[in-house]
Amino acid sequence: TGRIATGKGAIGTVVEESWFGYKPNSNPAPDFEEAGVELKVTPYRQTPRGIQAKERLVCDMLNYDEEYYKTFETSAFWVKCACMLLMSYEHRDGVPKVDFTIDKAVLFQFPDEDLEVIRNDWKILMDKIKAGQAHLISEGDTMYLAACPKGRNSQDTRSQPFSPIPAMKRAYSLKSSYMTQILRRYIFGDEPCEKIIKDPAALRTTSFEDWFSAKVRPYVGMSRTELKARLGVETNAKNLNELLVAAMLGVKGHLSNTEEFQKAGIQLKTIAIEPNGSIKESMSFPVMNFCAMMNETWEESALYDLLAPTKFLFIIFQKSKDGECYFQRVKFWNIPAEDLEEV
DNA sequence: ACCCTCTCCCCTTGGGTCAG
DNA sequence: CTGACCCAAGGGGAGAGGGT
Repeated sequence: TGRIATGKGAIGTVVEESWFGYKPNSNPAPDFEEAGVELKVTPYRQTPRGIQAKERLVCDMLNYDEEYYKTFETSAFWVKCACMLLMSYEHRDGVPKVDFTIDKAVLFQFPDEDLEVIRNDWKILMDKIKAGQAHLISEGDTMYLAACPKGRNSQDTRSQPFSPIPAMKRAYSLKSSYMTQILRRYIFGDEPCEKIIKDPAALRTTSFEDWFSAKVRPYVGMSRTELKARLGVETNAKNLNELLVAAMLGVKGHLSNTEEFQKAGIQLKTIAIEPNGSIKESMSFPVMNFCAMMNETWEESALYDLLAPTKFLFIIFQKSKDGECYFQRVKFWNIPAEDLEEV
């Protein structure tokens, strides 16, 4: 494996050739210890919308008692997965596994802009452990790097350092939405999506969500008419509110199509509040719950039971009596994991 | 032409299973 | 124990179909 460390370009070819035509499952997994390369095999699907990762990529077990005092650089995740040899194959329904062949093998290292997000994700996980909330961790907490369940069942738990409550066994994993982006961009070389954050260094001192909020803050309280003039938006499309926020960030296309939203799988919802405080647009959830959420008391609301742990971005406009619409705020939100004992 | 509703299907989540 | 694979439930979006 000495050669692995040197000839970067050749590795893919060498490994690809030696692996091509073999069953993904039947070979012992080599660990290129000396070169610091982790071998990962990951399936994808061809869908009408392009290549899609079939599963999240599980990296390494998350030991709550051992990880929290480390730095990102010494964490089990980074030590093992800083550099991965990603081998992918197409999964086709109904085709026996034996017939799947590895069609791509790429030595993958995280791009800087992704790394800043992942670093933040890692910190979010560690902060939860330090707060004695390892049992409340959910995949919705983070953007790219998540802690996915990894046990026989939810009763398969392990200890955590700052709480006597046992927490579900979990492993570091890269979300499937993020894997899809990796496959499309770095493995198959599709055109990249538009990025919201052009300068990776911007996230060194702040989180994506805080950066986003700060970027949008100067426009709070402005009317749609004023925003359209100021931002050069000329449409009256139904999704005007979304387009306005996109313009605030300097995004030309749809917010939901940007790299960050795609990779993190963030759901975008615009909300228009009527002059009387009610919400007109029909949503998947009852209106009353939105009102509760607006008052910041949503933590006790019944929404807990209803929503999957997905991250949301709410774009909130307030209508006034004269028919004008004012930008009020944006809010990132996701459901923290339920404490099972409360159910 | 537009809207509403209903259904179907795809996708993600949160697991489970199994072999080495 | 770990890595790879499998699966059910449920939400949400797309599209069909009907009403105005």
